[in-house]
Amino acid sequence: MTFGEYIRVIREEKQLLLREVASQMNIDTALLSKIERGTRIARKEQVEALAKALKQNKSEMLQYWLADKIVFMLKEEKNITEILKIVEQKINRLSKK
Amino acid sequence: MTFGEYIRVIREEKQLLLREVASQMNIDTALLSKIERGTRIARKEQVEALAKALKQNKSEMLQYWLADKIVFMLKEEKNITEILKIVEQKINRLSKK
DNA sequence: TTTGACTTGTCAATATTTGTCTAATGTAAG
DNA sequence: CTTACATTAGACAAATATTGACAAGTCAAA
Repeated sequence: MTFGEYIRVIREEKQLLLREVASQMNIDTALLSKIERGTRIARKEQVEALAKALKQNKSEMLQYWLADKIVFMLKEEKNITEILKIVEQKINRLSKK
Repeated sequence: MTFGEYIRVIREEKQLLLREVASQMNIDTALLSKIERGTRIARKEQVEALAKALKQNKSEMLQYWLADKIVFMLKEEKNITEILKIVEQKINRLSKK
């Protein structure tokens, strides 16, 4: 499930309209629509506003959002597993020091 | 070791000057200097040209470069491990389907 | 002090991202 | 069918970010 699908599910569960949520976020309805459909990437502040509007845990939502961006970066690559291993090694080294 | 440090080590092992490598890459020496020092991010084509100039395996070098970019995205975050787990789940789901 | 390697700061040109507007499409109710 | 409303698509200017180049700077060895 992509970030967009994820937030759409939540919005629909809460029976809120795009218009309502977008208004709370202070953005155009069309933009939120695009974010949900994955044709636009939300900015960090927008994710935060969205979490507030949907009464969700902000950092959890940010995690999904960031994970999505990383998946997007990797999508086209061949050796994704290898790349993620390198990332983990680097992260581990960062936290050790 | 960051991407910049990594390519600098290779360049120095081969006893090449910034000027020489940059020239082969068709970029300014100053720009290569910045890339090595991490104050500028190389573009994909530049990494490829660099691999050629240093006679390194292109896809391996691109892996280090991409990994570095991801680390950079994550550096400031709290729950990096959690985020990486989500990424892996998403990737696995992608490859299954 | 001169030379050569490298670094730094700045800047215009270029490219990308952003948000909004308008028009289109979809859909349920009357 | 018409109306009313929700959502989506496309196009655009404005805002931001990235890029490469240049000039001036530091530094170390000769």
